[in-house]
Amino acid sequence: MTRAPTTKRYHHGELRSALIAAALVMLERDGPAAITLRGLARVLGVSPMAPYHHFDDRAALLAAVAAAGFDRLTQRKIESQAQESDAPKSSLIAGTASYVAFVIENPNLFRLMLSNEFADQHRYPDLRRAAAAPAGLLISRIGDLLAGTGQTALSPRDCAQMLWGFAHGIGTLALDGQIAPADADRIARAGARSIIEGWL
Amino acid sequence: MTRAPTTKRYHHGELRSALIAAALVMLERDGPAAITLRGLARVLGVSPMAPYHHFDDRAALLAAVAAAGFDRLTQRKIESQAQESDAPKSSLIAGTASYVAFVIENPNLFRLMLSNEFADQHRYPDLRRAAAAPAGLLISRIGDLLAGTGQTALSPRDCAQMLWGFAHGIGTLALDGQIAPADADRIARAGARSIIEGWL
DNA sequence: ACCTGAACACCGTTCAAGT
DNA sequence: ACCTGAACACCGTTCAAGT
Repeated sequence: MTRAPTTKRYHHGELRSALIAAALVMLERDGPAAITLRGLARVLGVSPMAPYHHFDDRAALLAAVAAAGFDRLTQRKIESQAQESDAPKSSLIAGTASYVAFVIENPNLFRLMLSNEFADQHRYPDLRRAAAAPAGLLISRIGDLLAGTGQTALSPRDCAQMLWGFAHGIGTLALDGQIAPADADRIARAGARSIIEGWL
Repeated sequence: MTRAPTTKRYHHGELRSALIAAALVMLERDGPAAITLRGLARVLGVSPMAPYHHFDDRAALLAAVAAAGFDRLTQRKIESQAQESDAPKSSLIAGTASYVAFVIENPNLFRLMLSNEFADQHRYPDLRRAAAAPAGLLISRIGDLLAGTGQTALSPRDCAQMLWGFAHGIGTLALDGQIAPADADRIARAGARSIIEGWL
């Protein structure tokens, strides 16, 4: 059941990152409720109270895990944008589908990311920053697309929220089994196309 | 802190509904983690173990609360559809905005409804049914709209998932503070319009 | 600086028992 | 049928202490 305690020692903040890494594994395997400060300490072979030297409380650890999830998403978006030199429109459609795929591949992580009862504005600035990064990439991409068109009713930011929100929702419905995973990609692309064409 | 125990007695399933009602209050006030079988028993003035006679475990209670949330949403949709005799298109746009408003008004309830690590397909059929009801209403509404058009690429079900997913996502982003509540309504309407026009 | 150990109040869950 | 009470293993959190 519980893994044999490691004999490894942790120094200089290594324990902090080890806690986050172990929590990510636990999260995807057993759900958010399985993330436990004592349980993590057990798995890593340190005393039950050791995690408290790196996180104020359980909520702070969860916030860090969620931030790691947003970082992962940002990384993925950066990579895919680099290798695409498509037209902006089809690039945005592909990005929507890619976001939905991320959600389906990381269900529990995604749920933690968006269940941020933890991110109550003031308390976790790192999480806020990490969560805003993907939106920033999207906004600049959309700015490119809209530059040159006469569009003024909607700002790039409005458009980004519209498209991001759509991807968010399709992913969530797919997680809940309301949309079959096989249909999610098709619906995501068709919807993204309609939304984008509505801007122009 | 803890409310004074009630002297009331519960019979014939009254305790079951009292537990759900109390959980809904707790949920919106203090978040999902505050929903506790022992805590509910305390508030209702029964023994700590009494809830176990009505729910197999904590997850079953949460599933019932989530189902109550979907029922509330269905009720709201039925009422608003009854008083609207608008054109189907503007009715669908209004419905999207109304869904987003529901999310913003019931943040914790909504999060519980969609965080259904509890609804693992087989275990909570009542929750599944309740969750499917709003979609059913939407699908028939869209069927009316599409009847008569030559549209065949997307089924009413596909269209419903597209629009529902969009509302879902905009609501979620508004909860997370990524969209200002004041902007959510405008973005929801503009996006819904684009999506619907994409079908036609 | 980083980790340990004891202690406290709380929870979910099981079981045997009451009416 | 419905509720109670004792018991167990677990958690989050605080505090004093070690190196």
